[in-house]
Amino acid sequence: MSPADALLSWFCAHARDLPWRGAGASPWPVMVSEFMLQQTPVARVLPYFTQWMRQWPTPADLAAASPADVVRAWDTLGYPRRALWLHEAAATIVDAYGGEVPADYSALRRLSGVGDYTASAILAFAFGVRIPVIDTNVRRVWWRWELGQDDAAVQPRVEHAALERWLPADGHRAAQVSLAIMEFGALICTARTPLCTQCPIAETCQWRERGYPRPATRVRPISKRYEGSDRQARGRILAVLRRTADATELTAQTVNWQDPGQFERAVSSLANDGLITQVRENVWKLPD
DNA sequence: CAGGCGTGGCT
DNA sequence: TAGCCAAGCCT
Repeated sequence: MSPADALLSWFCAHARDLPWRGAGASPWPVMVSEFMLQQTPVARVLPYFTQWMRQWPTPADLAAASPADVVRAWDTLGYPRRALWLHEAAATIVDAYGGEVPADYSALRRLSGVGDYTASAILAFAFGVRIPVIDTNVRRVWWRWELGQDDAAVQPRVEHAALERWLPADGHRAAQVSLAIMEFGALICTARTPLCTQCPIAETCQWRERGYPRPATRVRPISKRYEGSDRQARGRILAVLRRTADATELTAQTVNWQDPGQFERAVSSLANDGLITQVRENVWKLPD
């Protein structure tokens, strides 16, 4: 049995029932879910997705909303620029594609917030196009199973070609295989503590064959501390504006931020991102 | 293209 | 507990 077939039958038995999948899945819900799922766990997305689709069932509905409403609805889902990107993408879909999510890679890539992964995911999951969908899960599964290592520097084209070989000829079945690999990576072949005793493709796994080697110690401990970071400052400022309906006085003092210089940088970057709009000196609001 | 971008759960 | 990790994207 090929790894794709094995993962597919595992998926049939263990797939989570998620609202953006299955018979009810149409392009717009798929697109909304993919935006929300960027760097964000499924469990955290679920309630936001449900509420969001209830509030804005179509691209036209979302396009008609104000950025302020959109940012408030995004709440603490994280990376709030995604909310603006989705809003802008909805407007483009209405203006340029008659309100329908385009089934075309180049058109999708031109939408704000849509990169290679998201474009591929929409094509595969919403339209049944046979195209590899390569996210962090798929990449990790492939690295381990075929290359026998937990980390690798592989050219995107090589990766793409290799994973295309996993896909059956039929586009809808190929999409199911991609979903299966992603689900498998999310639930079994996880980054930190993989559940190899439950693995349906262990027999042919090169990583297992080699004794589960871990990547060499990183050259740099790149991760920065969140506490006291610019990101935390941005988050603090936006949190204040989300819960105030009108224009609000924003100073380092009013948002309880220690470093005034850092506070100013955070305000400037938020404004630069279009997440906040200045009303007058020290007074800001979410954009109309 | 390396770095910046939220938030919260888990080990 | 402090760091790792989570369906990436943009500049």
